[in-house]
Amino acid sequence: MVYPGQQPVGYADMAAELREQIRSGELRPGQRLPSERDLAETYGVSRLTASRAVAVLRNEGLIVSVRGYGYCVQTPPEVESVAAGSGDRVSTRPPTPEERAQYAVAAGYGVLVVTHADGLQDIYPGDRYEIVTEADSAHE
Amino acid sequence: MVYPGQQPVGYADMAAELREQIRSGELRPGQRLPSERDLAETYGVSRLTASRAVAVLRNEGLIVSVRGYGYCVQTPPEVESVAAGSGDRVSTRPPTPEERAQYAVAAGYGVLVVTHADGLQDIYPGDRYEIVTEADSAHE
DNA sequence: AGGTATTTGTTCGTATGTATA
DNA sequence: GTATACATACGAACAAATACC
Repeated sequence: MVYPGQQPVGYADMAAELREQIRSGELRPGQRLPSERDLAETYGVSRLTASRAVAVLRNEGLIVSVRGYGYCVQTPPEVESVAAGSGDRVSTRPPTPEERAQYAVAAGYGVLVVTHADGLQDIYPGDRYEIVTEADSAHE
Repeated sequence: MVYPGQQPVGYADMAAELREQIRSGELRPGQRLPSERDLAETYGVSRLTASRAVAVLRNEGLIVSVRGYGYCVQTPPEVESVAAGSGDRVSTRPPTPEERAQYAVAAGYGVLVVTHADGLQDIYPGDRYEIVTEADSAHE
């Protein structure tokens, strides 16, 4: 039973509030977040719960964490464009751990998979690339 | 082979082993996983650690969880194709919680964003859609 | 160079709630 | 109604990385 008027604050609620603060610009890119310990005290929860809340935002790619330092709001990277020819198919999927390490895909982001007519595939990190459809298929 | 008790097994190691079992086909789509309690006992860790391990795979979209039932390997859905015209740009990003609920995007997957020349954007769930580049831009 | 404090990362044990079988 | 199983949460402890002095 949930008591109306008083709010059971869970990690999901904490994540939602912090997410809104980032979306609204109250927390700006590069800005540091309070420590897990401070967040826990502010929201009246345990540190583990606060840790789970920020872990959600990290998995969404909104913030980054550095052990021994803390959390800060992710700064959106520059986007590179890659041309795709007529008939190419573009899809996305979560990266394998190997791909995440190889392409340094940001947390929460998938990879862009471009499948050509011959079946060959090109993989691009989804956080830094976009696919532009071109009339002529010029990919070497 | 599992070697319980030999070396410290963390949730990441557990997730890696289960991931490999899914990738190799040892665990097939639709197949049920052992319960968290059984996994914890098998690997010699606490239930919370086993829970975190399967949570990783769930976030990657490899398995799904049903409260009161358990975990089973995700069956890949049918993929629909959407045409994109010349000059359209295709990118991906993690879904907002609203988009995840609205489009029912599978865990771990992002959304496909098709930006047209006029700046308007179309959003597609990345787990069930692919973008096919066409010579003519015919989107209603 | 070294030492201490801070902060995140991980794990354990335990408890309660909720949904399914 | 009972048993099973996932979801959330707390406290405690230690490790690892960073920052500061």
